[in-house]
Amino acid sequence: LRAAVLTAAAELIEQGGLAGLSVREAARRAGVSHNAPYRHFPDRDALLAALAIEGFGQLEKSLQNCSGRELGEAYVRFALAHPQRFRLMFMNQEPQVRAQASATFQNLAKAFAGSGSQAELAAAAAWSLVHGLAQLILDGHLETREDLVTGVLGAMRFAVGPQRSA
Amino acid sequence: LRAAVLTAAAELIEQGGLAGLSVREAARRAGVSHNAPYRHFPDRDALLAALAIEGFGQLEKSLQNCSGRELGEAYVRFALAHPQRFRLMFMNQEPQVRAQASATFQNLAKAFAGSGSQAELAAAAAWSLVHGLAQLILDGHLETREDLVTGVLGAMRFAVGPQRSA
DNA sequence: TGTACATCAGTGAACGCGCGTTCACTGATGTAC
DNA sequence: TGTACATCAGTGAACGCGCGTTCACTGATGTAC
Repeated sequence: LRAAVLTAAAELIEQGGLAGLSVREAARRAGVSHNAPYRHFPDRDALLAALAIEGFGQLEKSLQNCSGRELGEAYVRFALAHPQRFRLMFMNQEPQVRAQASATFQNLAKAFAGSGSQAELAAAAAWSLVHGLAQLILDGHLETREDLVTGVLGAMRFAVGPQRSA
Repeated sequence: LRAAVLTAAAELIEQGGLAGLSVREAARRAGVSHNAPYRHFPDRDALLAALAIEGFGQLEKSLQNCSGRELGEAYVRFALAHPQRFRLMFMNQEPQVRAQASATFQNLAKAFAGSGSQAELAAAAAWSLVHGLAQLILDGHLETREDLVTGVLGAMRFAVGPQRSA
């Protein structure tokens, strides 16, 4: 049932954003009484946190086996596939969620090993570029054009010293 | 009174985010009856849109007389000064607000005139970098360190061909 | 095998809440003649 | 100068709503002896 509620919540948030996600509606969609969810989540915030954490899990999975620009493409693809969830993941301030975000960043950073002492900067710049591109596209400020994405991501080069594979 | 309500709403959104902004509370803070605001804004959404539009006005003003990396610094500074408003500005989907966002982008892009046929890409990449950096910092995923900001923004170089001034 | 008990997921009624919005209104200000 | 009327910002009562959360409960499952 926990899984059913999470799934329902994930649908809800994509349809109506954060404000559109209520415990009651999630319960309804899971075909269960309006407070069955409280058996599995202490309160609404816990449900949100669970959703965010699950999201980071999925994102990390998407980033596995990618390197260089592919990493950026996978990141953007994930954001576009789950726009509201993506927003939630980064807005949520629960310590557990923050930790997940940080782990994902480490992951991303590892792929940009180059640049010696500048490694931290390079990683931060790469993350900023990719994250900003994702946000701007999913808020509708940049077009969802394949060539634009790859073009912009091409700029990731600047940050990468000696690149690993592809 | 319109101005008083807008000011109150701006305070509210910074304190409690989008969900914390209610017409009633804004009215309360403006020292006025709970539906006086309806004299000036048809509904809550209109109030939000006005807030976003005002925000873009302020952002554009902050960007005036900046070029190159200063532009990025001013952008980030604005986001950090008004985090919730910044979020609102880019999430809001009202056509008028979108148009303002687009105008701001044009502004930003003009400063990166270089790169010939790649100008569009360069501008998009610069915007992505700056926007992502702002978002990550204000969501608490990157530290608010002066040197980190300037370092990351240094990467804007990659996009800029022949730079105009500073 | 049977009986007694604990656990625990899920139920349904009920609570109080702040919200957005509508309504009929008041009172001040401006304008026509 | 005075009178009649329109405009319009702001008021206060009232509406219906869905929400989060609490409560006492039921019924199924598992465990001890």
